Amino acid sequence: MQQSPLAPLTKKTLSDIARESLSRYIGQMLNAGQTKLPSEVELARILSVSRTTIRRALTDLEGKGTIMRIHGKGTFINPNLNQMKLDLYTGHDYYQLIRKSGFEPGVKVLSRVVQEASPLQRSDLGLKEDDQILALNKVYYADEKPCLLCINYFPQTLYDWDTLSDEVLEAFPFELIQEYAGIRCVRDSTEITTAGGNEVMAYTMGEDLLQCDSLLILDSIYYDNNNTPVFLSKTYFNTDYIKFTMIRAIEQI
Amino acid sequence: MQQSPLAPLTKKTLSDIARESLSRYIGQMLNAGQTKLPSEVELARILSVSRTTIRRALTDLEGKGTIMRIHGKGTFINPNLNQMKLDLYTGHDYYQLIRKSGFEPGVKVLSRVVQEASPLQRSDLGLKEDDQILALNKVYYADEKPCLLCINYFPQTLYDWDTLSDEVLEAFPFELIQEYAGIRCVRDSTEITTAGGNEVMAYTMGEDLLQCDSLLILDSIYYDNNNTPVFLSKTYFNTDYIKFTMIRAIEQI
DNA sequence: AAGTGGTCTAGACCACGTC
DNA sequence: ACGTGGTCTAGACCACTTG
Repeated sequence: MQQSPLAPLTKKTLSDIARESLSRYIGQMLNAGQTKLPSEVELARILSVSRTTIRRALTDLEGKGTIMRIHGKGTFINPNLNQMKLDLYTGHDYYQLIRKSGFEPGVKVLSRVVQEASPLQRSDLGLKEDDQILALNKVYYADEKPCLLCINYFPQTLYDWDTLSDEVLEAFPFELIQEYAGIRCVRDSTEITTAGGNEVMAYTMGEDLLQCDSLLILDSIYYDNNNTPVFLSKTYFNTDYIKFTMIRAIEQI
Repeated sequence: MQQSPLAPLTKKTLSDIARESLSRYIGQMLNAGQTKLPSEVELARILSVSRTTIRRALTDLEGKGTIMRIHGKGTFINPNLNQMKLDLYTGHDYYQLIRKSGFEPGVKVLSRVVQEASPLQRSDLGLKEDDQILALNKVYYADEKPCLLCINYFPQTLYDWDTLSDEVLEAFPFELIQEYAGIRCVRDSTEITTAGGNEVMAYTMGEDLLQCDSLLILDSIYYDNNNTPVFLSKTYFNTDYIKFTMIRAIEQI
């Protein structure tokens, strides 16, 4: 069932390459104390691509909060860039999240339990009654202090999870799913709620791992490219360590 | 100082119109039990626009979670559309937010206080020492139960706020700022954190208005089109009433 | 092979800001 | 008047899915 461990099939578009090139350029500009980027036509000429491609790259960077475009004036580096640490939209990779927040990341598998799927989980995953799921509890550390708790719910039928060691299960769930079940997840649907700090104790054998009075919760359903639900995840963030930031355009009426 | 109350300057692009038309069409499809949209070239032909314009409209709808596109197969209505109530990216209008959550919205001004700006507020707003701000506390109701608390911080110099009644101040801060200060805000920078339920009591005269053990906090800085900070807002959400949802694409490595 | 969405191009025109 | 970003077009080719 295992796929080839080779080649995660990197396939970059021209605008991806342009975006990365622009990112590097912006880093140099910051060091040089500059704030205004060349015009779009100028960038297109320099990089030898069409203006459309440049605009796509710039739109991506704008969405990430790296730059700001002002109609009639130009494109500028976001002056608050240093404060813009994490955006929700690329918040899947907890290791990067913790590192970008300025801490040294770590992870440990707390427990793995095969259990009956709840009615809501059955509905989310399209399971039948009596179907079982593997609940995988992981805690992530920032500078060796627990900062987030993540629970993944995999359908038991996806793979024979017992054969995998804790070390393997510490990887990202996407990678596990792709590597061992041969399924590639391409999107998720995530709900944002909160909870009191004591809610996670049930998952940590009564131990108050995340010592804070409130938690940010992201509840996600992950889908493959056929829009079939693959697995669930529920993550509790201590927002003392992990602060998400975003740039929002205000819709004019 | 007051601007003309006429004409909020609606200016729709072709893709905006196409998006709205598609939205209505999708509503009809849902009633008819259909899930697959016509192809992009077909839609472009029907609406007499270029495929680029259609794709822009579809990309907007995809970002809002209305539709899902599958390469090689087609464009489909998101089967979970009914559950996708609120997205963070259009979360400025609390009245709509509450209504979309299935409640009847209401609002009340709790208090308005002129006070010294804190060092952080001065930094965010580019104020000088000793500059004062107006702190405007508002509570929003869902079916007459308090569900969110919003505090706006306006620089005192923007307008003579004392001349405005509580009823006027119940409007959206953008509208206030545009109407009375003649400034149009075009974007914000927002940080997401959480707090225990008792944190808001300081703003509500000791009364526990939002009765819950944890709160979602959005801290925003609003900017005009010159990227100048205009005002701040801090909003506490009771996530029992207001649940945000989002669709995220997973970056392939 | 046919149909679908994804990317890219070259060029046009518009709207906004500055001089 | 000029430079900038914003929108739109028509057409080409590519990548994925299905028959």
